[in-house]
Amino acid sequence: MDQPETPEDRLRDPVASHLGYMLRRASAVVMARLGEALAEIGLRPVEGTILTLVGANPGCIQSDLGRMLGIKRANMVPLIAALASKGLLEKSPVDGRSLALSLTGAGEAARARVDAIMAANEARFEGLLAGQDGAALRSALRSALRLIAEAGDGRAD
Amino acid sequence: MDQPETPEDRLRDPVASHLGYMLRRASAVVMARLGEALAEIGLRPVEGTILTLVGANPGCIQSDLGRMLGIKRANMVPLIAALASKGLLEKSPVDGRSLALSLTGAGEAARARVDAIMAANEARFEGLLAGQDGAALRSALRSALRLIAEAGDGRAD
DNA sequence: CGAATAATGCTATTGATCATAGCAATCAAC
DNA sequence: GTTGATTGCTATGATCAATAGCATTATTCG
Repeated sequence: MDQPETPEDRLRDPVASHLGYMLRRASAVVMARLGEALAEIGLRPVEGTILTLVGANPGCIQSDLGRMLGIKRANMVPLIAALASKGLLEKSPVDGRSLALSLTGAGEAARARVDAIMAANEARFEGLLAGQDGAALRSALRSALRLIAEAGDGRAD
Repeated sequence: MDQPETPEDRLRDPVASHLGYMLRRASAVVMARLGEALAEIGLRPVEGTILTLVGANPGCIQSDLGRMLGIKRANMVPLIAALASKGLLEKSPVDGRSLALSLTGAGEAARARVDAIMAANEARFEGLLAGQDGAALRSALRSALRLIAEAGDGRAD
């Protein structure tokens, strides 16, 4: 073969087996691929997630979305504004302060494409793994996140 | 109990079971905890990783480190400079252009503390999981990253 | 009812992270 | 020796998340 010999071959990497490091790298790769795919319809991963979330919870308010996604109120503003200015989201006042979010027709169409792209991305990476590893990864991550949540990552706004 | 009812109880989250999303969240939590712990000795996660890496590969050059960590050459400069100005790293020219990196005495002491902190962080999260889940998560992540690497995330500088 | 408290959306600002472009010096190869 | 690649570096811009603070409105409670 005579490959070009990357530094990874030559150097020792003691952190390569660390959980945090592996999570970070894997997350980066998967999110990068998702970003590329979503860029073709002019959306970023966060925006795709918001569309999906609003579609599943019509009438929700952006503070709730922020709490679910771990995004601060202040940072939700431009996100929602961008989606609204694209004609994908609608805000209708429910309170004097809260705005109920819902998808427009175009937003619903976009959400459908987002779901397809996300499903394809999932399938792509789950296909890379042996069926057993994919299931193991998914279930281990699920219980990890559940336990972490219970152990209180309680960060308020 | 009568808990405060978070949005997570009230709203549906269709992306919660997505691999990319779970990876991202888990990574964020683990890295945040690591960041808090390392902040107590005045280091950030990247800096701790670099110390560990240089300790395991004395004489390596920063371009190699950058390639291993997925950090661009231009962004390695201030990282290495900061560690050097703290007296933790030493640069000695090996080439006319390359600088061999090694730990100073203080750097070696810092590396030991970093290793202890990282190990404690690992243990903390692996302890949260049932022994089986922890091992499953680790091995699934390992093979996932290996396969992803083979499938070519080949990004040059 | 009226006052204190909390929640919501928003602005403005900062800092951290990352990417791009380009440059001078040096090494390696032909 | 000339060409091409590598290394460290500067400068700059884009993106993203965190903080502080504000005006408006809900809610709670005396």
